[in-house]
Amino acid sequence: MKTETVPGDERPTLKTIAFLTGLGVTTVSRALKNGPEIGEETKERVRQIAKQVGYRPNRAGVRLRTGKTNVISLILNTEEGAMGLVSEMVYGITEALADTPYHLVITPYSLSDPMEPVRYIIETQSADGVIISRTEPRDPRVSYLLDHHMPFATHGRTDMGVVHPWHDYDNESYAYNAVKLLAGRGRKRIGLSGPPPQLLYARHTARGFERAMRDFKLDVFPLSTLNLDAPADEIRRSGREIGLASDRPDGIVCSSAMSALGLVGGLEEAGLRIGRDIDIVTKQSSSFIGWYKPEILTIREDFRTAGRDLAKSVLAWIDGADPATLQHLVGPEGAV
Amino acid sequence: MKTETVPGDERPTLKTIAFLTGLGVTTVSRALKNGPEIGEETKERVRQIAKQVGYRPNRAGVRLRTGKTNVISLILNTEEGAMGLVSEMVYGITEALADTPYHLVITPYSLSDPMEPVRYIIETQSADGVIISRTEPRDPRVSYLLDHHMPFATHGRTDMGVVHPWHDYDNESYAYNAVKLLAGRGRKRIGLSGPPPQLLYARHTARGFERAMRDFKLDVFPLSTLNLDAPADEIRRSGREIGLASDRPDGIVCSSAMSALGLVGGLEEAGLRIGRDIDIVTKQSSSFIGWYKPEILTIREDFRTAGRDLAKSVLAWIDGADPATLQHLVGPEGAV
DNA sequence: TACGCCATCTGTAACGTTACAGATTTACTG
DNA sequence: CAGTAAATCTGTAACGTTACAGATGGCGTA
Repeated sequence: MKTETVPGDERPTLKTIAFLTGLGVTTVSRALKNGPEIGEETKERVRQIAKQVGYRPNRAGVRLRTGKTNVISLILNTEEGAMGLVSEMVYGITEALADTPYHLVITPYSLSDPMEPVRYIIETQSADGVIISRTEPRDPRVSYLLDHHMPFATHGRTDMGVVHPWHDYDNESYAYNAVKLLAGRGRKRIGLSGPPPQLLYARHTARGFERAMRDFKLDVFPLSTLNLDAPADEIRRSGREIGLASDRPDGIVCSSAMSALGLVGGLEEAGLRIGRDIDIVTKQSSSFIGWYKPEILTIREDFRTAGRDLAKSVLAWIDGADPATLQHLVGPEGAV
Repeated sequence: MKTETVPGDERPTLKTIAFLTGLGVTTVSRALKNGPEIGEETKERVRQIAKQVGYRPNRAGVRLRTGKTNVISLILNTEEGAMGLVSEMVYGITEALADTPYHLVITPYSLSDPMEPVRYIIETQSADGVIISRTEPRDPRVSYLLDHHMPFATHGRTDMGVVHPWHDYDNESYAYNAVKLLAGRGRKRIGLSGPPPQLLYARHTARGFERAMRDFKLDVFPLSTLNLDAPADEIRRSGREIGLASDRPDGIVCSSAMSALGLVGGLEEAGLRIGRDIDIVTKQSSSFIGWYKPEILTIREDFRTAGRDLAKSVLAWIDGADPATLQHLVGPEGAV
């Protein structure tokens, strides 16, 4: 015996509510999205019943009919060993999506074909918005997404004369503050271990560093070949050499916790004591550096906020906001 | 002018292929899933055209019709500061899903309501399979998913007399090998800084530790109050105290890189030199410990493999495999 | 009274897919 | 040569939703 017209304990649909209220399916649909042509009284009744039966719109139905996926794609390179950075960003994104109908889908790619995921997303129309994590100064993914009118936001700025939402850590301000911190502790001779020079924020970092060095009238210890993408043992070796040099610095500004750890290892090997003979400042996203060596000075970089911010920007763009208004430069909130 | 029957440059559907081949839509559908009632020649022709026009099945269509979502949900607690662990697992999962139609969706939850995501997934039928990351010995999510016949896999075993796929690091073997490593370096008096005692793998770790201590006839240095969930500064302070104790150990086995770093910080503060006065062994998932202090001994724990493994198990269960065969205990592959 | 207009509601069709129940052709059996 | 089975193909309907083009009724106006 099949009860044809009386819905049982299956997942409720618009039909279920239509049946229970005696209204048409269309009316229920319009009522739930608060359409103007439905009576206020009816709307209320529909909402009541909908809540009662625990109605949740069927994503596949909506997506098939409207093309809206309610998906935000985070594009990740799975080859980089990005440590806590990625999880913090993911957490931030999920926070921003929490009270929305959006789901977060992780879309991986390998360095051999960085365009693959964006192409896939455009071709299969599998997302309403995209977040790009390792943005290049001239990023072909950015042009591609722009060409195909897909809302997105990038972590890090681009340098291609094109407008789009982004979130960037204010590395100029970081470097300035880092130097200032060292100056405040009486340090005179400072080195900078920055990002690889081809990345855009290497320029920002250098600018902040140089400005502060002038402002505080300090000596630059040249350290140019050393960037945070160098192999671990090389960084460590550099640290050792620096520590043994006759004109060694008494302060170093690092652009990543990894390179700071490597340097510290080398410096200690050379017999220096951090905090006494030399001070190291670095960015800190998770809290592990503090766990290990409170002597290392840190300035906060918050990837969770970055994620939240990026997600919000994408949603805003989807909702029609002007992308030019969705660009955020977030500085260090202060030394920790 | 609308060209009604001649599909243009829109995304190709089954209809497009049907039009191009002169076949019926149904036939094309059956042909592409290699159904038995379609001629070999026809199948080949359909496949040709499908590839030519770049056909990709519409997920919403499939999902609406069949209920298959092609989604695997990873359930993550966004409150824990899980460092590299999470990203590595995510990467592993995406590797396993790479050549499948499955997408990875991140579903967050807060400690205030751990059941929320699984309830949501069941109620909205929004995934074909689930991966649970921080498994409790008696995990209500496990029972719930079992009750609702949702395939899943857990990272870490449960202790509730119930069969399901899981992946677990062999902490007993880890602890045994860690002690063995210390014994091989001539260490005599060893302490264990394990996981919080209520977690299941604390028991495994302790078992391996004790067995090895007996086998190699070593002295246990009691360190029981110290577990890896203790606050950072407490761990560090303990390290200092341990270093200053008259009966101090000459070896410590740690269950996490975090606690190892904290301990090392404290021990060095107390004037000890790692690798000379005392040896520390810890698990290592990412490579950052090696970057900082090669003196710390490490045994590998591979979260990427864990993720790959978990995803594969879920897919296998979805495809009808016996969950009892999808349980993997993965040991350390050797000291690094 | 007739007309039109507004407010409110309804049915049909379509998004792309697949299950199902045929339809057609071919080949083989008796 | 009829009859049937096998092989191959097809159309219809449905999944849950929403856009669109009506339908219905009440009410004010001419």
